[in-house]
Amino acid sequence: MATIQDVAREAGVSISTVSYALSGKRSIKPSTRDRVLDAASRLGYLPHASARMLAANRSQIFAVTAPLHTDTDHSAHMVFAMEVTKAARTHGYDTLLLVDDDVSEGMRRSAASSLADGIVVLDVDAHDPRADLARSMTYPTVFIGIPADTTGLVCVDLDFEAAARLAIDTLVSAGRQRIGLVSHPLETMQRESNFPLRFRDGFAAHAAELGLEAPVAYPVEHRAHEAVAQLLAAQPDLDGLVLNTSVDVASSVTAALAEHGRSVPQDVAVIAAGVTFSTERFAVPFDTIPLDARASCSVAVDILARIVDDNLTAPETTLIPPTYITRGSVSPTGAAVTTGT
Amino acid sequence: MATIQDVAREAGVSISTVSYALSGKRSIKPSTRDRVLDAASRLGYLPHASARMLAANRSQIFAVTAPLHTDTDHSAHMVFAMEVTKAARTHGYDTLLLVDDDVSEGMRRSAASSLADGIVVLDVDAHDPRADLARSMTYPTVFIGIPADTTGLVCVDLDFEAAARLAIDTLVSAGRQRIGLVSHPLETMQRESNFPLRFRDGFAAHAAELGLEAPVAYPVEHRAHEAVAQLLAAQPDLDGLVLNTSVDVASSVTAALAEHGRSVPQDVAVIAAGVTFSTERFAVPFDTIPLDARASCSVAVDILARIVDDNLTAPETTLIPPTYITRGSVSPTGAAVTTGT
DNA sequence: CACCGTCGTCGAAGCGCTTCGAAAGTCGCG
DNA sequence: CGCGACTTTCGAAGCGCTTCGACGACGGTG
Repeated sequence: MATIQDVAREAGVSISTVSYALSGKRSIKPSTRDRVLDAASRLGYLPHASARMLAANRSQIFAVTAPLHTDTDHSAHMVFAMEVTKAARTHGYDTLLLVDDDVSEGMRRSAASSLADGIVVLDVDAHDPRADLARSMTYPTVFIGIPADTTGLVCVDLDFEAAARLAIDTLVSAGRQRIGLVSHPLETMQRESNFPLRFRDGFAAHAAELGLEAPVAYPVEHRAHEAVAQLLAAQPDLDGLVLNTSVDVASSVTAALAEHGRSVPQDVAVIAAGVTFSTERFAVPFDTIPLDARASCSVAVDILARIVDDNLTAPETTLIPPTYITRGSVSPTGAAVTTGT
Repeated sequence: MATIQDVAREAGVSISTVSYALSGKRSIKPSTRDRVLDAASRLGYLPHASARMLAANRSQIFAVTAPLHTDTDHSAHMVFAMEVTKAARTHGYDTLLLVDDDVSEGMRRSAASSLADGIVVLDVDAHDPRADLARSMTYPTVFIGIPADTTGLVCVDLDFEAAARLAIDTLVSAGRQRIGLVSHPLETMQRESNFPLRFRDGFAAHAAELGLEAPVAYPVEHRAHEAVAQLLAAQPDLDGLVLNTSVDVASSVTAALAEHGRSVPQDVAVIAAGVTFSTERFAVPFDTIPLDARASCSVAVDILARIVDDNLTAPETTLIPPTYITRGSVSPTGAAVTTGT
């Protein structure tokens, strides 16, 4: 591999001139700069990563901690990891993947050894141990997801409360007042994975505000059948259904409703809210308030890059406003996208 | 952060003694070593990653290239990336995630800048551009998956041909001679994603060897219905079914068969082969010849670590023998695991 | 004409570690 | 008692880069 030495020799200048010509941190006569650039590309020069890291005290690497719980949706997980990686690249950073039991130890290790310049935390639980860890480390860290105690942390996430409100308001505007929620399995709720809780609580709160009785069902083993039956038992005239649940459950909701003689959207209007999957290929494509991985990740990484590069401090919590995608499961119209608050 | 200097001072020895005490590359008097180890842990010392990289000319990082195609199974993808990461950790390596358009450029970049010590290539197509790239780079690289031309490459994968044979032989032993295959969508086959092709070809070849007529169906839009109908049209007495397909299709095969009045395993015995998902939660759990991500990744990473650490050369292709898991969809018995060839 | 500010470039220090060669100390044997 | 062989530790070079301070050349000003 060519070193900066080789480039300097080839261009007939000193090492420092090459460095400045390439980094642009001092002005270099245009003609010299061109000679250097030429030489560099002729030699296929790329700075040695570790040498640069050592001298600049920057690794240009972000660590991503992504634990795998048994009830983790791997597919959503991957999308988030990918989106973080892509966003990081636009800022000149690569991403290191930290998994599993490696997660807390990995966070500590990559910080203590200056392996990473910052950390992105995915799949955050309400009482995530990584929250305390981040507080104690004072290392640039951004959470995608919101733990119970956000003191001293920087968090980014979809505004699930607003998403729940938007879902309810949309149904109400469509004349649906008897609304139910299919949530996540109790297993997930008990782990206090943060967003299912926030969505459900936001849902319950807004329903109460509007004076609506709004039952909630927690599916078992990813089956929609019993969940739908429960809701119908609690609310026999059910005419609006909000889904904040797994793809398995959502995809069989239409069938489950059909078993009870209800069709979508005529009898029951359905909105999938705060979900990562697409409903496009469903038998009846559902209106969606997506949990947009790209948006969250790009905002989170922007913030992290700003903290590291410009060492600014960031606001504690950034909520991303929900977006509404119409696919005809509330009122049968063409697809459209609008933004809520 | 504490440096090796601090540890040396604290332990009252020289820097090099600390280095040797920690690395074990030269013998150090036990009492001194203990003093050093004490000092290090007292100071919470962890070597500065970039300094170590620069001096040792090793980054202890593997790059993982994982492109996302539109028909990519994100879930399987994630599992592979995670398993590579876990396996890498057991060898003291971290993993850098390379995605998307970044993939070829990322491979080149992480090699040319010595960012990574080696590269793991995931989701390999038959005519994957990364194969040529790897050949031209002469950088330690292992493919998980097998491209059409493996000359000069190191590849690891499940032995799909053997898996297909094992599936057929198992069905035949169970007295099923009228066998069909549900494969992947034509979209995937046309991209020449390597393993669906290898499985199908292995299936067809072994069926021909046994003198069996064995139709193949390619599902559309992840629906089992038409695929099953096609097979029944081609083979009205279908009594054995091999699934090398997506989880969406596989999970609705039982229902699709039921529509034609066939039950599993009484009328049709079913084996899911070369798949990453678990069939445990299916209505009828299928016998499985799994594409074991952990096995492939761990073998691949072992090889890569051996190439990098001990600079050995590796055999071109390592095929992982298939494993058979009984769940009662061929003959109704308890679960069991056996190994084929 | 002496002086000063600017521009463009260079030399050298230093980032924190690994590793080579050698020094100092210890022991046993002739 | 002296010498070689071994053990244990140290010093210093060097990995490839960034960055600070400084120097020479140049042109404008008093």
